[in-house]
Amino acid sequence: MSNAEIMTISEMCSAYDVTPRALRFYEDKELIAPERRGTQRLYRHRERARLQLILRGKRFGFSLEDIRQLLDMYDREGSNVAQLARTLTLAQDRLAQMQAQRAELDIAITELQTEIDLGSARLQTLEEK
Amino acid sequence: MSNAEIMTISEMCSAYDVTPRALRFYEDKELIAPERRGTQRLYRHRERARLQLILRGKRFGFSLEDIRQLLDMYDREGSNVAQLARTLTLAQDRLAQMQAQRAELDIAITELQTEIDLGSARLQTLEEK
DNA sequence: CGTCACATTTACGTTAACGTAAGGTTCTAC
DNA sequence: GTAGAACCTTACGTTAACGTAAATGTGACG
Repeated sequence: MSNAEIMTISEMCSAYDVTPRALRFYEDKELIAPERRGTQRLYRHRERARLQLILRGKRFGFSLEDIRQLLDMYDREGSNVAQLARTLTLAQDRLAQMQAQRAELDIAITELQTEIDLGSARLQTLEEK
Repeated sequence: MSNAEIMTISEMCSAYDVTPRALRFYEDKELIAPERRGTQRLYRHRERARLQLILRGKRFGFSLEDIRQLLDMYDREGSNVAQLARTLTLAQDRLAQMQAQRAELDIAITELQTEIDLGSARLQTLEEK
């Protein structure tokens, strides 16, 4: 089952609709770090949560490098003060970006909706020859 | 001035913060089609509007190919009925995507905000050694 | 007339994010 | 014990979206 505590790579793939290559690639880029049972990768809750953030970030047009830095926010290992402070300002920048993106998205949505309305009206008149 | 009816490539570049290479690239991919005065490119309102849509689309993570298809919506040349109908369903798909993206973006924003709050609280306690 | 800024085309180079193929291990099933 | 499924590593290939370099053209200016 996909809600098992510990998942294999193929279970991950079907659960999140990604390829094994992608998962290994993310690992290589240090966005995730699954445990090993021998040579086999094992994914627990932490890695799954991270993967979701990765996939979401991608949908918003963030690069993997952007995402990698953000991911540290979601780990409690605040390490030292300086590190935490840096991560915080970085996260605030991202937040501002996302808020701006949201505002723009709203505009784009209403614009596109308008165009669609115009288009379908035009289609109407064209169809009644 | 940047609000002149007709703009050169370098005016476009500083106005929209893109490189000439990018503009020529978009033209090559048929996302824009500036007129020519001799060999020189001239950009009017239509191309500027298109460029804005291109840049916006990119910020939302759409590919240039995605954007190219969408752009046809914003041109009144509906050509024939079949073409217009196809473009319309395509636009509706995009609209659905963008609405979904907006919902997800809202969630991501509040989540990130929460993490930031937690992080800065933690930073507080760490700083008062 | 020369030269300078700005434009052009052509073409090879680069980066991110994987895809894909080759060859090898490990576990279970018969 | 061997066949198959699922996993692994290594490494070269691919696509999108430009960057960058080279060679050339063109208009205005002193």
